[in-house]
Order: sequence, then structure tokens, then C-alpha cells
Amino acid sequence: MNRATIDDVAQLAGVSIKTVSRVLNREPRVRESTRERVNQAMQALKYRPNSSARRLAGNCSYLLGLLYDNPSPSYVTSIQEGVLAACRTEHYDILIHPCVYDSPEFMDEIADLLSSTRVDGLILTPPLSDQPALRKLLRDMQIPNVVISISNEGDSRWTVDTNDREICADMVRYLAGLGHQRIAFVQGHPDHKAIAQRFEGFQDGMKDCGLKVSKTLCLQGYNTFDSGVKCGKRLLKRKVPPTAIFCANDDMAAGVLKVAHEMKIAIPGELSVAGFDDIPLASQYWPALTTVRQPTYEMAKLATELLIRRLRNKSRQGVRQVLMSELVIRDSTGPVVASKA
Amino acid sequence: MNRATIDDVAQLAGVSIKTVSRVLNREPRVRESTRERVNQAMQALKYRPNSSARRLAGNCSYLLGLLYDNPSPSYVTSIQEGVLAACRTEHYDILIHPCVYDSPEFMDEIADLLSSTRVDGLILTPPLSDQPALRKLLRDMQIPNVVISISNEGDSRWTVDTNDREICADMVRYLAGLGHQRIAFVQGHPDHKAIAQRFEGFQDGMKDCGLKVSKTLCLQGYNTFDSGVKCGKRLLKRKVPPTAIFCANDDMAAGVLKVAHEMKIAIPGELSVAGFDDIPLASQYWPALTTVRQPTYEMAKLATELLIRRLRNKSRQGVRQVLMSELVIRDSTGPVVASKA
DNA sequence: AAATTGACTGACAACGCTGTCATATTACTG
DNA sequence: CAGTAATATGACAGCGTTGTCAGTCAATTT
Repeated sequence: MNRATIDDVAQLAGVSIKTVSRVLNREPRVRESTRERVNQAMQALKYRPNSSARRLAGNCSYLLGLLYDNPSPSYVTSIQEGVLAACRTEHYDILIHPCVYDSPEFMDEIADLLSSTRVDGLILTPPLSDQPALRKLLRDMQIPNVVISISNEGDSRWTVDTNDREICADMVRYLAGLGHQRIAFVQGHPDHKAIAQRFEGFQDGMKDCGLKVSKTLCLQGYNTFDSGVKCGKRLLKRKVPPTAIFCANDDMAAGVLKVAHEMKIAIPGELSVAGFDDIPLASQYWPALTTVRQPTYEMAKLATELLIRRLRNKSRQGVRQVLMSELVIRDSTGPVVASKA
Repeated sequence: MNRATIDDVAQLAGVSIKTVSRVLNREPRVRESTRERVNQAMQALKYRPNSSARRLAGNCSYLLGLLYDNPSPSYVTSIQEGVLAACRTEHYDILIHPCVYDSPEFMDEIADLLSSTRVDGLILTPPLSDQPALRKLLRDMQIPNVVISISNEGDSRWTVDTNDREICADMVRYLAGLGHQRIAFVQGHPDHKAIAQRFEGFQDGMKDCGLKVSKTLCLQGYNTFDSGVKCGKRLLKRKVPPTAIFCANDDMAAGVLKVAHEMKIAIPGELSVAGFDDIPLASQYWPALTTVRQPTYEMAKLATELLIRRLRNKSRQGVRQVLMSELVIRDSTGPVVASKA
């Protein structure tokens, strides 16, 4: 038994294939009774439109591309799931495309992707969100796209973002509330602009609490566990070490924790450590890591819905949606002990 | 400027579109000189075949589906990358499809997927590899598929597997070599047959070392961190606790480590802990976790290549490929102390 | 009652490829 | 050098949809 085509449905419903097509695409101008008849026929035959045929014939491909270059598996899968959820309800397909933004072939590869698979639009995640060359290419080729977590420097139309900056300030306020004054910060990779905002938020928070941001306590990390280890060592071997270390992501925080454990520094007794991202490791670590949870899944879902809306209704103005991250207080942070303050 | 079609190439090369099609698909029966001329024309026009048109016209869709229901992001992304790598060189597209194997809609969903997107074949990962209903459906619908890490009970044609069982025995030998005799095992989820083999390997190893497998030291876990915590508590609160705990995956091992830390049990001084999978957490934990690294990426790549070969050459016999996992000795395991032995 | 509207519906030509089959060309044979 | 086989190429009809445009029909207007 072969699968039913639009012709079969049309025959069973006693209409032309064009009418079936209209019902399928929710076009107006179809009598309610006809619509119902067609729908019944579709159900009876378990009809599913052939997506290749639709793509070939129509103006749009019902295909979206998801571009990413992110080393964090949990981030990537959660983004993917959000995108997929939106695609499923809207009957779009998704093409995932991991890439390496600083490889020489990067731009060619993208151009290739765009010309061989005619995607209707793209979803960009950090750090791709901030690649000017990429965004220019998409503008030139007129590829509609929606961007997740772009830095505030970039074009903010069609973006989904979080209140990273504010939530980082909140984290500082929380730490200060525990009595911490010498709070260190481990910055993220300089190419990763979205993460740079976290440092700004840190500074905001310090200012707000009347604390001085010491340059020697703000180190440059590179998002990796190893860079966390390095920065952790430098910070904790100081004569007067910080009482709290806030890292721009969880991997680096894990690195700092490792150093602390090796140096037999009690956590959170002698040192508080906070991260950012709430990767799986965070909740499973010992002690469980205080961090920030981004609504990654929701952002991806929303971005995809936005993109699809943009595709359907070409004239609409761009929007910028901001979702809220939340502090996740666990066991790696605590009040500062008197002797250390 | 619109993108070039096969007609443009044919015109530029001075041949018919059919000949271009032949060159494209590497069919024989094309004179070398013609082939070259066509190739040049393709390059000049930056021609990329329209995949929808190919799918619609041809017998095959150049589309593979990747099915998974695995809660481990690092596993999933590494599988995806392997599959993508193989697909890129072979010019196939990939449709990812996370699903929930024990949901009521599961089978319908798959049937739906198969009928709406005419994939040429599927790649199955555990625990989907072991779902009899799913495999029957695929057999009935004649959907070629390749399976990763199937239990040894299942149909082993067209499978890619690892030497899980042996490597687990190796781990036991390694632990026994450190002087451990009371070695506990935390089993994986009973539905997840591929993980069951790890327990068998454990038993093999114990037997091989002349050690008794104590039933009270073999607990049933469920692959989760929480179940690791639960089993860890039960094991470590015994009057005579084990000196080593081997867990069927890293998440559970992390749970055990947490319990040990809470109980101030020194690791590896008083207790050795080993996991399986080498998730990112393993190397970043304190102490870094001894575990087993599966060649996940390679398995996925190989499975995909196998599937494509199967599709190209319909008659070939099934094969079963076995790749080697490796022990990753880190800091969570060490020699047993005399007093505890 | 004729004319005009507006809501519906259908015929038919794309879309860009591949499969089939017929034909042209070349190579080989006796 | 004809006769045949093998090789190389092309014409044309699909594949299952959507877009265009030309209808049909009932409801309204003049």
C-alpha cells in the first residue's frame, strides 16, 4: 500500500486537488462544509503532504536552519529542543548545522548551505549571533533570521534575549548580602560578546552595593574548565584572596572549585563560588553550584515562533523579546566568616 | 540573481539536462571529456542541485532520520556530530528526531514521521535500539536502519556496537588489581538493555578475579543522579561498606560521590568510585572520575556510513561492527587501604 | 430582470529534478 | 567494410505539490 497523495484525497472528497491544497494551507475562500469534507478525507486516508513537492512548487520551503558553534552540549540540546517544539506545531522542518566560526571556510560553508538547501530562515545562537560578517551575508542574501542572545551592540531587531546583565547584578547583590566584599570575577571569552554583558552586570552590581571593582580580581577566562583552573589558582594564591568568586560560566566555576578543593579551601565556609548557565554538572557537583538558569528552551522556542511569524507576515516590524533568567542558589555560596571579612 | 538550475548547466556545457544529471550522480556511461565540461559548467555557475526536486523525482530522498531518546546531552551531541560528519561527505541530509519511547503516542509519532518525510533510512540509538515494537514497525514498513549499541539479545545485523561487556570486566580487573575485593555495582535502568550488558561485564570480571558477586552489593539504579545518590546511601551506610563502587554510568557515579562527600569519606583514600560514559562532568569533577570512554562520535559516523552503503547497494549482507571503548583512569580510584581491606 | 459583486472552485502550467526508453555514436568483429 | 555490440547521449513523461487565472454560482444592487 502506497501512501496517499493529494489526488487521492481530492477524489475521495469529490473536489479538485487545488481545493485540497487550500484546506491544507488554511487559505480562506473555502466553504465550511467543503473544508470539513476534505479534512475527513485526509484523515481517512491518513494523508500527509509530501514536503519535497511542497518545497519544489511553493515559494517557501518550510525549512529552517539552526546554526550554532557552542561547545556546551546541554546548551545545544536544549536549544534544539526548543526549536523542534516550535517547528512541530507549525509543521516546519529543521536543519541543524554546527559550525566553527573562526575556521577559514566558515563563510563559504554557510553560503553553500544557503544555496543548496533553500531554507526559509535561520536561527542564530551565540557566539554566532555576534559575527558581523555572517550577519552582513544574511542581510545581503536577504535570509530572514532571528538571533538568540545578541550583545547590546548589535542590531536588536528580531532578537530574543535574557536579562543577563541584570541577573548578574542580582548575583552580586546576593553575595554582598552574605557579607562578601572582595568579590572576584572570571570573565568569559572575549569573542563571545553575549558573555561580556555578564561582566558589565557584575560591575553594575558592585557599584550598586558600594563595592570597589578591583582590576586584579577580574581575570580573563576563556569559557573552559582549564581557564577556570588557571584563574582560580591566580586568585586563590594571592596573599589576600577573594571571599567570593563569580564566574561567567559554570565550566570555569568548576575549574575554580577544583583548585579550591586541591588547596583544601572549604566551600562555602571559606570561599563562595558562583557560576552561570546551570549546566547539568552544576546541580551534581559537590557542593552543588550556585548559578544562573537561562530559559534556553523557551528562548529557542520563542525565537523560532518569531521567525515563523516573520516568514508568514513579511511586513511586520522587528521585535526584541527579553526573557528572564533566574538565580539558582545552591550550596557553593554562603555567608562570609568573620575572620575572613 | 537567481540560483542556477540544471538547465543552465546543461546549456552552458552544451549537453542535455539528463547528461548533467548523470554527471551529478556519478553514473557511468559518460565520456570523460563530457564529464569534465559539465563539471566546469557546474563550478562556473556555482550549481547546487535542488534537493527537494531530487527527492521528488528520484527513488531516494537523500534524507536520513536520527532517532533518539537519551537524556544525556553530551551523548546526543556527540552522536549528532558523528552522523553529520558522515552525511556531509556523502551529501545526505539529516533529520533529528528526539522522542519519548514510553509515551503513548510514540509509535504513531514515528509512523507519522516516516510517512510525511520520506527518509531513506534511520539511525537508532539506545535505548531505542532495543524497542521490539519499533524494530518490528521498521521491518514491516521496510525502512532500512542501522542500530547503535543494541543488546546482544536483539537482531545484530546492521549494528554498531562497543565492547562494553569486556571493558567492564577490565574495569573490575583494574579495581581488583588495586586490592579491592568488596566491589559494589550500581546497575542501569532495566529498560535500557545496552546498559544491562555492563552488569554482565562486571560479573564476568568478578568471576575472572575469583571474587564473589554479592547480591546485596549490586543495586538497581535508574541512570539518574538521584538514583545514584539513593544507591550510594544504601551502600555506604552498611556496616561493612564496599571499598569500591562501580556505576553503570557517570551520572550515578556522581550521585555516589556526592554521598561520599557528605559522609566525609575520602576518595580515593577510603573509597574508589568508577563510572561509565566519560561525560564532561567526569573530567571536571573533584576528584576527577575514573570511567570508560565510548567512541560515540566514531560509532555514529560508522553507523551512518554503513546505512548509506546499505542504501546504495541494496543486496549486501548485514554486518556488525564493534568499536573499542577505553578505560579512563583518573583520580577517583586508588589502592585500597590496609585497614579497610 | 439584468448587472454587478463577492465568495467559492477547478484546469492547467509550473517547480527542478530522475527514470525510461529511444537514438546516435563509437568500437569491435569476421 | 558491413554488421553487430557496446557505449554515450537526448527527448519526454512523470514526481506531488502550489500559483495563476479563469471560471461558476448565489447574493446583492440598480
